[in-house]
Amino acid sequence: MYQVKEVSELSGVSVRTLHHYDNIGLLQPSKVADNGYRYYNDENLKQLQQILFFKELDFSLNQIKEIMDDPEFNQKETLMNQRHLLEKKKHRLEKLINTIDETIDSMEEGKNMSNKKMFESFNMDDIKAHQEKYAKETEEKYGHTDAYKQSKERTSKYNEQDWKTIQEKSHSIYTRLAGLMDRSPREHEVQSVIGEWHSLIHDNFYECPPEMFKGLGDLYISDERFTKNIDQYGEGLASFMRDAMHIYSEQMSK
Amino acid sequence: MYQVKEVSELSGVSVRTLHHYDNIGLLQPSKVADNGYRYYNDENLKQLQQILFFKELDFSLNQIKEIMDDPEFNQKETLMNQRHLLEKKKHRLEKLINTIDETIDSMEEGKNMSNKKMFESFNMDDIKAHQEKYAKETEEKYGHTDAYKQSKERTSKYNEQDWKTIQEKSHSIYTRLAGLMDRSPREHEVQSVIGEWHSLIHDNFYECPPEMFKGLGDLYISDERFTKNIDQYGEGLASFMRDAMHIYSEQMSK
DNA sequence: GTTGACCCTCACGTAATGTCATAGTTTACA
DNA sequence: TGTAAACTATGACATTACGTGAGGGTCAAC
Repeated sequence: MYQVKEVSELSGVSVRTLHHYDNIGLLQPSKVADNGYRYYNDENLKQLQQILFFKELDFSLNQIKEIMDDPEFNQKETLMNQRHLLEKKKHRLEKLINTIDETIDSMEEGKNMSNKKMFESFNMDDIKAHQEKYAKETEEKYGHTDAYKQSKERTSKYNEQDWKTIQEKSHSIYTRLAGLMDRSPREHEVQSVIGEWHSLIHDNFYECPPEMFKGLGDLYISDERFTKNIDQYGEGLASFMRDAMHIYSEQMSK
Repeated sequence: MYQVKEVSELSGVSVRTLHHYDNIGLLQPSKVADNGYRYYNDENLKQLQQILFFKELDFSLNQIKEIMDDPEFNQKETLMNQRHLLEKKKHRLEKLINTIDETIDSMEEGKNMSNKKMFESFNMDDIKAHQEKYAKETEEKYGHTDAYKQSKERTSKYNEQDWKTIQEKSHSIYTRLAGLMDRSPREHEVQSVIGEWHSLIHDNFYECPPEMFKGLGDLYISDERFTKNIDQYGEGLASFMRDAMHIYSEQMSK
């Protein structure tokens, strides 16, 4: 039997915290005396250890409660989810580290970093790359000799401001899509953003019929370079976009 | 000049957050129009980037404010430090992910182990099986809805080491009982080991009142699976144990 | 001139405690 | 037996970093 302060000292959590855990039903002392004193036993200590373990993994108290109330069914799934979240966090960190490196590099070269590079580490280059790559591929396949030429003609006229605008737009699209990844790619909200994406390409680069748009989607996973860049907005975004673009193309063709 | 939403999309922070940073004086827009609209410039974006770095490193907004207000603040050096801290944080995350993986692994091992009908682990199995079977049966009979849940809750928390310990203990008990089969089940020496058996179940699985303990004994001969497993320690042990457990329960109830 | 997509300011809500204030309890010791 | 030290309790407001939503202006476009 331990009093609050003993438990507090044994475990390192504050008395207030123990009160709190009691109140929310997360960790209730094995006995409460008539005077209201809380008394904890060894079982309670083990539970507290568990709680602290999950806390270390960034679970919220609510989640922990659910896990401990229903251990058998949800624990594994919850752990997998948590793992996923931590992975995401890790990727964000890696991105940040990269950006810092780039910042330092550019400081050493005396270059100013452009805004785009500050918040994301890729620019229009990959859209350009896509044009080139895809245009060349489709040239043979569909005889669309024009797409590449068309896009080159158009993009060559763009100034920095134009690029910036386009870039901002696409950034916005990627970001919003990343936020929609828990939905079905078929959902209207997703399809609407994909529509924006299609318009952006259509308006700024080349005429992009359904077939071609679908092919672009495929490229997002068949070409690692695209996948990597797109997934910086959220792991799995490339694949999500491909699915959504496929669906969009089908709708368009009808 | 960027409006709040643009900055929000570029940086990934919410508009509300930008408002907040403005209010606390952490990031004030370079211009505020007559209509109250906030307008940010490139300098602001850089500041925001810095803020986000420090946030990633778990600094409080107050601390960040102090750092950025400090004229001594050396950009490059700070960035190097930040990089370093980020690496550390990344390692911490990797460790957490590992811990989760290990936990999941051990959960899966536990499952596999219980699927294996190996001699070593059989006793865990029959205890578990008994819990399930008996708990369900007694649920209606005695209203003991808790036993099953209780044991599940408890056993789900056991790690490999715990299981091993329990296994070793029960192995010892079975072996000693097998050696006592030439005595009367009523004898003190036998009853004492049966007492250990009861404690083991009581301590590690669920509260086990006499009635229930007696039921467990019955199961040892009514369910062939149990009989077979137990009799591996010595032919007739199952029946011997049942007798001894009956006697033990009667003694307990007095 | 009316959408629609922005923008603003309150102001209350949330999570996981911290931090009093006020007061009852237990224990040790003079 | 009295009192002080060291516990205990509840209650309630404070804190951090925003989220959320109400209620209402602003602006460009069709």
